[in-house]
Amino acid sequence: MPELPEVEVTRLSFADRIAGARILTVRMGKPLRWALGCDPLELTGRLVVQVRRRGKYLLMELDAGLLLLHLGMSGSLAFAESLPPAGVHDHFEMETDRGILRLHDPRRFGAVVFVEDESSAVAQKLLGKLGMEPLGDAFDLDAFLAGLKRRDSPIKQVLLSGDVVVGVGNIYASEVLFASGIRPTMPASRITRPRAERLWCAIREVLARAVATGGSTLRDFTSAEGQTGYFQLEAMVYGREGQPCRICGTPIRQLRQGQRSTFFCTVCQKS
DNA sequence: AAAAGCCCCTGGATGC
DNA sequence: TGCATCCAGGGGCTTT
Repeated sequence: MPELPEVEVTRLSFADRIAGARILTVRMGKPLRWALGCDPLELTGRLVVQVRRRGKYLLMELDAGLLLLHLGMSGSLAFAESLPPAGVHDHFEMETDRGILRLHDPRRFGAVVFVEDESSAVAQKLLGKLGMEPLGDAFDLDAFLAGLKRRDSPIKQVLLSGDVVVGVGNIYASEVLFASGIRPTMPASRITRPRAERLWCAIREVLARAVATGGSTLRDFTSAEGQTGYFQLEAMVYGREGQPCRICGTPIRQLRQGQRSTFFCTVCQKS
């Protein structure tokens, strides 16, 4: 479900409220992608210092240790003083003196993993090879160009892989390629500098705008305050196969790349 | 080193 | 109504 904007919207919706909270109890439901990595009882009494984000991971910094949270395809977080009784798809729940944090994740591709610190082997396995953050100053244009130059696979899949730039998932990959007029099948190494620069801008702008409008809600995304997003109302190509391009009217085409759907306009995205 | 496939899992939509 | 099939916002792991 969630790409970078949804993860960031989630973070913004509860980070300030949970900072300073003391953990009272932790309950695990059915297994997530990985085991927690510690006895839930060991977390009792620890303090939440802050919640950061790296790619699509949330990093909940404790006074001792770090919880890595990932929402997978179908995960969402809720944080409130009280919540309805936990359902069958609520697989992680952390009660604090400021409220209850709950992960709802039907498909269980998500994860909650405890590590001692960010440099631990487990943390490095998950975070170590992530690409540049697209928002803020860390997203260097020359480094982005260099990253594309050394990859021969289609640009759509390079964006999705997350090792050049993080956070661009399946919806936004199609959207940013449309915004910059690039064919999704174009080998990354063959993208000209001016087009790559347009792509770099589009990634920043589209993701920032999606964060500002509360993320996408294709199916069931809500922030930890329960708000749905509005971005899907303005998708230019994603999920619009056969419908007219909003710019030129040509029917939007769909194809499969690496078992994922891609949407594009044959006229607006010629190279 | 890079690229391509395979999975993990559940639920909703569609078709017969 | 029931059942089979396909698809879904991710990404680590194994194999080429």
